[in-house]
Amino acid sequence: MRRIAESTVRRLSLYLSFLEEIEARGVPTTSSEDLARLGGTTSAQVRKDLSFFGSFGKRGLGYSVPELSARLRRILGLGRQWRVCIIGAGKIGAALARYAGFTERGFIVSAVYDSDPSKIGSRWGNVKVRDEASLERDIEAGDYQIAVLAVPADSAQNLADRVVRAGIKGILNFAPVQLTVPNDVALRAVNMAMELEALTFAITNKVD
Amino acid sequence: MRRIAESTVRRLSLYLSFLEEIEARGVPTTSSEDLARLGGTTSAQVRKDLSFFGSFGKRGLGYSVPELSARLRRILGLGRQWRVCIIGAGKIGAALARYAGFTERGFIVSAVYDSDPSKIGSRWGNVKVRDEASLERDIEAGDYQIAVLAVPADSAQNLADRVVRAGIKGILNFAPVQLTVPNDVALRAVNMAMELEALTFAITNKVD
DNA sequence: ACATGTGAACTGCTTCACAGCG
DNA sequence: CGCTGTGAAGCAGTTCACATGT
Repeated sequence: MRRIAESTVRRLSLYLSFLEEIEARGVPTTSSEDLARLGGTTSAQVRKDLSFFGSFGKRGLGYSVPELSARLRRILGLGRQWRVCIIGAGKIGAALARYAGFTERGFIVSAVYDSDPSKIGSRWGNVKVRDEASLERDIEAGDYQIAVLAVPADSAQNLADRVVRAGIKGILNFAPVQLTVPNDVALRAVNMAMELEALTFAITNKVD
Repeated sequence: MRRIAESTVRRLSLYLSFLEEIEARGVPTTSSEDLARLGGTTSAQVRKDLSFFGSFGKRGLGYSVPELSARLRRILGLGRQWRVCIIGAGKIGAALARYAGFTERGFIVSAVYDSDPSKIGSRWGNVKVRDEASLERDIEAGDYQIAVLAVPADSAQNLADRVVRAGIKGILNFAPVQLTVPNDVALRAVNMAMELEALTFAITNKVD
């Protein structure tokens, strides 16, 4: 497949969330204009984004909401269940383990890994805290395709290396460091410091 | 000031984190080449990014680490203290309230707001849980410049409207909805669903 | 008539390549 | 000589505008 821009993928996610919202309200069809308004973009942008993957609309009519949302789910890889583990049973790991958003989107979080013996073995709702030492074994057994890294900055690269070697397919990194992974492993990062600094930059250099 | 690309600001944050790291190790100078290697970009990109704000290096020598990091801190608006409140004392709000990363970067989190009477009045470390009803009063009194929204999707826009009316300067949104704010208010969003879907898209449409 | 799908034009970010200066 | 700083070139993402199909 032709290379798709990061920004396009993010907008597809957005469109999907709007579609799910209006689908729940029973609205049968929508248009590129509607989606653009909800997503703060233009109708041409919406049509261009979709056009990379096929033509899903009817000229003169718009898009079938259930059909388009199904297509987007498939495009985004949401047609299947994804098993996720969280690494690091600290504050962020704990919040993520209990975050309902994962399940709602079909992501199954069944375990958190930590090396602290006082945490190992406990249960947080449906999620159990397991020994970090068994991480490789569990990934190799196919228990997870995605790892969420919620560990301190100085151990993040080491853990990333370990899960990559064990065959993980994607990593979502919450540690405030730039990770290096082979480019057949998908990597995304959520960096609080970066977001806050983007805010303070914008506030400080107000243009409007 | 000329408009600066989002991507440039994010890279400046990255450069700063590298500079702080090597500054702590006592390295006196660095080069665009060094910063590029650490940040996964090119030396030309680094120089171009910096050039929007002045010329901080010495030809033939590179950059003074303490000087460049000080300049970047100033550019990013980190030369002052920022007061931050967290809105929503749920799982995410709790994790954020305890997150050390804020303080390390000079962000002062002194309160979490919630409307649940059973939570109001309690203390989490240095952070107290306050009544959401007093949010406007406190913002108007100048207690916070930045609000972090950690509330359910369906109340996020309403709370954003309230803090904007009270005069907040920036919002970091963790709720999975697209917020609308006047464009003199800085807005950033962290959307877990979007990050996960970017991962599953990449895994599903593996190109390499 | 109406909204999609898409080449073409445009805008803006990135990369190149070299002049400038320590 | 080495590395920065920067116009110019190249490339990627967005917007335009209209032909196309219902």
